[in-house]
Amino acid sequence: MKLHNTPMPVLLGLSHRLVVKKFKELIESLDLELTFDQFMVLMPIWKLDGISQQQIVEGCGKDKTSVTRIITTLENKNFVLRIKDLNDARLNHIYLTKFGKQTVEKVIPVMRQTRNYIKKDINENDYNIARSVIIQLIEKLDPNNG
Amino acid sequence: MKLHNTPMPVLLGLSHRLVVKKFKELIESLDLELTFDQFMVLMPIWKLDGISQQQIVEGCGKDKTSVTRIITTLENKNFVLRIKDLNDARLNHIYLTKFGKQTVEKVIPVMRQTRNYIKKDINENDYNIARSVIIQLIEKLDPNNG
DNA sequence: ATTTAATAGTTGTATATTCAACTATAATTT
DNA sequence: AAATTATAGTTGAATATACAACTATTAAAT
Repeated sequence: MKLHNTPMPVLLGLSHRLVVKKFKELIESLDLELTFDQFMVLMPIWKLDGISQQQIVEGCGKDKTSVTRIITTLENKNFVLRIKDLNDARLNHIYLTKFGKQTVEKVIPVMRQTRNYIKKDINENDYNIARSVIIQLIEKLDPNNG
Repeated sequence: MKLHNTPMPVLLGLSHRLVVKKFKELIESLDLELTFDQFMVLMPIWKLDGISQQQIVEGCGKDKTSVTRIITTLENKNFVLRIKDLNDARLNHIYLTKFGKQTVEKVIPVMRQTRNYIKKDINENDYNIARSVIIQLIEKLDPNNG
């Protein structure tokens, strides 16, 4: 595949797919019953226990529909608890179970390694420029970030 | 969402999703019965009529399973024909129908506009650096491109 | 105070993605 | 020539995504 002529949307899709695949391999090598997307949802919960689903949406870059469904999956797998807010009945609070916490904390060092592996061999300045360009794209295209 | 602290995989996923969404809006404003992903598969066929599925895989950055299924959808919608090679019975050749060709050619100028819209306001040199970094990521992570 | 608008989350439907296992065929090896 | 390996494509099952329509609740407006 001649990448240098490839349109940006294809490049973004391809790179995302490959990065996910790499993380996936590593997560699966740990023999946890966890997909990459499920982990992406667990992260914001791990950072802020009792977080709302809306906040998770903002933290993981997924659609609220996806978040709803992935949390249901995580609940069934006993990684998290979903508890209604007492004052505002619209809100759910999502808590990690002990098992969920243990699982996330097994994955985190591997994620860090992978990120270092990905960055290695790429000029740091260029890498940062790439990040900033992607952020500009996002801000331009997303009404909530623009 | 604080994007500057967001890990690269999340940024790639988010940007891809938003770019796709933008294209989608435009494609749908043309009132064609076509999704973005279907269009991504049509493009390599439009560029090389009679292309094989494997070549489409290389041209659109999707998995062969996805390509198989999207082509089936495109066949049902009468956009393409799937014809077995006479000499090598493993191969399919995919041809655009007249209707498929007309449809692609309605979308192409809109795609070009959108790409210009996305690039506008972003420093051209930075944009090219971002492209090259993403390509480096892909080459590093994909055994077939590395 | 009552209507209206906004927010949080869920559900249905259609589509797309991934993995693994599979069929069929062609090319290579010994 | 027969066995092995590689290639092209398909299928099943599980997961994820997108959109629209929906419920329920809270906040804002008149």
